[in-house]
Amino acid sequence: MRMVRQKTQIRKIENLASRQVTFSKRRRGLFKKAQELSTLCDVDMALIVFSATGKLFHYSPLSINQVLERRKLLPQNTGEQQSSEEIQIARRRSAILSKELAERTRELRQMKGEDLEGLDLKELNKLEAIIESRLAAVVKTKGEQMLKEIGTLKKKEVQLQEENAHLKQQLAMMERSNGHTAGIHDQCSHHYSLELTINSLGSIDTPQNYYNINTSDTCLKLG
Amino acid sequence: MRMVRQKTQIRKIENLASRQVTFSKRRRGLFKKAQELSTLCDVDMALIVFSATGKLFHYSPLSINQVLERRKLLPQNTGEQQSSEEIQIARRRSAILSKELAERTRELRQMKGEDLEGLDLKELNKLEAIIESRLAAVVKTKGEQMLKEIGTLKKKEVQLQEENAHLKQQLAMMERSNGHTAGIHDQCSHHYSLELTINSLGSIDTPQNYYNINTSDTCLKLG
DNA sequence: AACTATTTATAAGA
DNA sequence: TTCTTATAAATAGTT
Repeated sequence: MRMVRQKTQIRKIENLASRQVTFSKRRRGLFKKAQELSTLCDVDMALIVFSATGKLFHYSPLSINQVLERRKLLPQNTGEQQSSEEIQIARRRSAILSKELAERTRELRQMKGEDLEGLDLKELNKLEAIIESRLAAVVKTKGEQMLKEIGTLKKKEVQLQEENAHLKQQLAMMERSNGHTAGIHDQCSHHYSLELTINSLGSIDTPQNYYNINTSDTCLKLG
Repeated sequence: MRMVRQKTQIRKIENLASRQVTFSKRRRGLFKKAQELSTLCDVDMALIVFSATGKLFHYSPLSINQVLERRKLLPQNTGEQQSSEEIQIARRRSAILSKELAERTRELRQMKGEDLEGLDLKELNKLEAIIESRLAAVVKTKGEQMLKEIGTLKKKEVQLQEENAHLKQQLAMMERSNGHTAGIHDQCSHHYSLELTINSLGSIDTPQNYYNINTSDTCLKLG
């Protein structure tokens, strides 16, 4: 009683009994509508419905009327023969049409070789996604490794810088202490102006910089 | 406004305009109902409607051939009824085949002509190629830049290490000479103006790292 | 084509 | 199944 009828979802009714009931009801409604349309608008149509059990339901005012009309016009004595002939003609026509249809269908399949790729496209998309993710992972890993290496190198630079600073300090101290003992043996007197400018990732060292370093290095050589 | 709608009489609508309007409305309704029945009850069917102007409307969840095939398999009636039935079936089959043929022909035209899907696919392929090449270029360029950076840093490292080695050598020499000659022989007098400016590679160096480097500098201490 | 007053179809319950 | 009934859906007449 209190059943608030649901707004029907148009999808397969899973419950067999309900489906059968609905089929029965709606089938009748459909045929009624078909008949009404045929009558009201004076149009021909054909409606064929197969039940799940294989039972056939059909409505077709066109052929019946036509047949009846033709039968009236046909000679009575050759009725059976005429019918057979008509059947033969119709079948022949059907055969021709079927042949044409098969040809068109084959052509279409050939044409849609790309469309079959449409199905493959889904596979390709999946594949593409996988490859892309792998590529991304590779690129990311590669980048990370390179960044790591750059970081290590930078640390080494800092370390070497510190070492150099310490060494410089030591040399300065020794030079100072030696200054007291009269620089008799001045085998080497160097004035270094080592300027190292190491720029970050953003600005890459120019060849000039590299050359300067080499030049400085040469000057450092004691001999 | 006040239209009290009449209970429709199911007979041919004489007024052409009204009949056409009703045909349009009811045809849509009928096809909707047919589709709903097919979906809800999981049944196969075929619905064909011929308009007065000869236009053909068709709905069939199964392929036409399947429906017809089923129809063929149905037990035949006997005698006169059989003939009529057969003619009816053959004609309907012809009509359906004609419809299918028309559809296939139209499809073929689309496929051969400027079918949107075909063009879209090509366009997409072009676009994909462009994007891919751009991505590849970006990745390649990025990698090249990083490799270049790494190369530069390695060179700098070598330079610094060499520098370091030279400094160590000098210190060792000075220490030796100081030990032997009691600081009299000052073979080398160095004035270093070592200015190292290391701009961080992206501020990777942590204070900890920097401190550790300073600490590990102990091994350099001469005394 | 869009809008309603109605009719019609039908889901659920009996 | 069939009937009943509440409600959803279709649609005739009109704009």
